[in-house]
Amino acid sequence: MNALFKAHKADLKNIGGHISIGELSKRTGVGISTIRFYESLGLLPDPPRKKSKYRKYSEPFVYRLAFIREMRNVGFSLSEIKELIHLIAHPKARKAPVLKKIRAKIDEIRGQIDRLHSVKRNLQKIIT
Amino acid sequence: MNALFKAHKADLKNIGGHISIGELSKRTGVGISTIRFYESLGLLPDPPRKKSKYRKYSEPFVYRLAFIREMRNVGFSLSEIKELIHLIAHPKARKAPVLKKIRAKIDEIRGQIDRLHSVKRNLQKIIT
DNA sequence: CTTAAATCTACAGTTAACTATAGAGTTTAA
DNA sequence: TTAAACTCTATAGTTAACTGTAGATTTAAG
Repeated sequence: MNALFKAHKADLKNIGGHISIGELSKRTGVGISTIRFYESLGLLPDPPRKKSKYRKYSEPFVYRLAFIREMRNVGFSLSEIKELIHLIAHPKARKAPVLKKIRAKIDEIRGQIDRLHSVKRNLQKIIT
Repeated sequence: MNALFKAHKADLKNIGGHISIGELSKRTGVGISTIRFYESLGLLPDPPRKKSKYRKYSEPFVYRLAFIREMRNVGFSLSEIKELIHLIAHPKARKAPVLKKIRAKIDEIRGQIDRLHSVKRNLQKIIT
C-alpha cells in the first residue's frame, strides 16, 4: 500500500515501457477508456508512444493507477486525487499552505472514520 | 446519532405536522428540490397534505432526512439507504438473508475504515 | 385587499465519472 | 499474408444524484 506512494518517486515520464494499454487495463482492472480518460484529466502523464501512436506504459503506471483507484475507493474525487499527486510529486513545494491542505484532508479522513464507526455500531445494534 | 435509528420507530406517515417543506429544508440543510426528489425515490414517505396540496411535515421527517444524509456521507448510495430504511422499518422481516446483508455492509464498513487508516498513515508520512 | 413569498407539478439541465461507438490505422498469430 | 485482435482519435451516451425553470396556485404580511 505504501508502494503506491513510493511509486511517485520514480519518473513516470521517462521510463520506456513495453506495456500496452490493454495489458495495463488487465493488470489494474481499470478499463481502457477509463485509462485514456484519466490521461485526459492529467491524472496520468502522457505516456511515450510508438511510431504508430500506440501508448507504451511501464510499471510505475501500474502503481499510479492503483494509487488512483485506492484514493477513489476511500472517497476522494478525481480532482482531489490530482492535487494529491501534485503534492506528492513536488516535495519542494511543501510550504505551509500545502501542508495545511494535507492536514485538512487528514482531519477529514479522521471524521469519516468516526462516522463509519458510528454507523457500524448502529448497524450492529440493529441485528441484535 | 442513535436518534437517527430510533426515529424510524415512530410512524412517519401518521403524524400530522406543521412543518412546511421550506422549513424542513432550512432545518436539515437539504434543498427543497432534493426533498421532493427523495420523496419521488421512496426514501421519504409521501407526507400528509393540506387541502391546498402543500406538504405538511413533522419532526420524524427531520430525523429521517438526517439519517439519509448521514448514510450518504459515509458512502452509501441512495438505493442502499432505501434498503436500509426498509430493513430498519420492518423488524419482522429480519430473517437470515436480511441479516446477512447487514453483516455484509458492516464488513464493507470495516474494510473502508482500514483503507482510510492506511491512507491517513501515508498522508501523515508525506508531511513529515 | 393586495401582492410578495412559498409551494405545487412537470420537466429540463447539470456535474462527475465513466463507458461505448464509429471509422481508420496497426500488430500478430496461423 | 491475411484476417482477427488491438489501438487510435473524436465524440456521443450513460448513470447517480442532484438542481433549476416555468407556469399555476396558495399563503401570509402589511
